[in-house]
Amino acid sequence: MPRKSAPAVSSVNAAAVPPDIHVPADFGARVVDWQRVHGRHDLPWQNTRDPYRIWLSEIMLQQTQVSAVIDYFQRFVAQLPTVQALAAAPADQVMALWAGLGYYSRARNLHRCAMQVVSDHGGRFPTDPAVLATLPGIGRSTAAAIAAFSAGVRSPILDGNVKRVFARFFGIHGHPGERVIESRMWGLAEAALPVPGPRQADDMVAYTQGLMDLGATVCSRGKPACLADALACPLSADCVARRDGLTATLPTPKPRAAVPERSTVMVMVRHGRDVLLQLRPDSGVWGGLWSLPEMPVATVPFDPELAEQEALGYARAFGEPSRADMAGELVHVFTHFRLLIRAIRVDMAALSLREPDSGPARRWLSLDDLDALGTPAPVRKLLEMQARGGLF
DNA sequence: AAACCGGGGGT
DNA sequence: ACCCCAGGTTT
Repeated sequence: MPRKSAPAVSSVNAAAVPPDIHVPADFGARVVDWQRVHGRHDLPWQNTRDPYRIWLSEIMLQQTQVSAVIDYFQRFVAQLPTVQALAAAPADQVMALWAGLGYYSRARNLHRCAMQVVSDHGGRFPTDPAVLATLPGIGRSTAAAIAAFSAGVRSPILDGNVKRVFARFFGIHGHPGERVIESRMWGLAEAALPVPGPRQADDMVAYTQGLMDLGATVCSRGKPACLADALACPLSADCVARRDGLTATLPTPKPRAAVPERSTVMVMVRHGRDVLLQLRPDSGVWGGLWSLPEMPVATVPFDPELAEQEALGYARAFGEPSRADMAGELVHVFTHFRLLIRAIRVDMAALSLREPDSGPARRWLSLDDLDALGTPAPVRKLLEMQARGGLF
């Protein structure tokens, strides 16, 4: 008896399941069985094979939780019960029905999609996920959901809930938004589908809904139900995150955007115990505080010699400098960037009678009287170090 | 205030 | 083909 050949794996996006990841043969069956007992069965878009209602609910659910969608869904299908009615409706009516749901570009796509289904597909939704995904507002995951619910097509979904379930169950580290992680998950999603059987269509409905329900109600972001009761989840027995205590760390959160690093060169013009400060503009960082003068110096690559020369040049506006030396470096961390401060100390042999009267307000401050002025924390630190006479 | 989210759109 | 955004809500 010739065996049926294995179903062709779609070559596009076919990510092999890494050899170290094992997909239990009964993964799908466990989800299916769990859904039939513990999943949701009475949502207004369930218990139908009407692709119009299924599609509409999937689009609404892309952005809003079930509880908020229900009323909108009911109103929408009451007024526009078919894809033909929607396609023929004026945009104003569609937007009015959507008003309050947010993400209005999706409402516009919804309308366009309806018109396209009517004009290009004879008013009947395709059942092939690849074809569905060509329609406006329908991506790969939504296409699979529509195909599964409306026609029992065996095709994997991968929404945020499923990504969380997979990251935890298979112990996948790395942010799911990353290309490699996401494509690995699509591979797993394919591999984890229920094995084809006599009840494939029904199984796919239960499986697809089951993954959604599991992610939404049991394998939640904050407190997965398995922590209190392992039996709450049909996957808990061999869930990697549960086994290793990683439910709090998986899925890996989006990496904090690398804080940009800026650098600046500050000059400490010293005359005896006095140091020259200047007033910062009211707006911007450290607005209205007295700070050290900063020099517009090329800092990449940083050349200490050059910076010292420039510091000397700067100081000549105030008298006769005797020497300039690197005094140290200091990193100050803001919320939105790191500032590398390089400080150059310039000692004045003599001050000129008249200082420049243009530029920001300036004054001398004694290192023994640092409390007299408000200075930015890192500048204060630099000054305190000077006061103690030390380097850094 | 920061993460999250499926798809679209820009490069 | 890849990266990033828009536009909301949730934590």
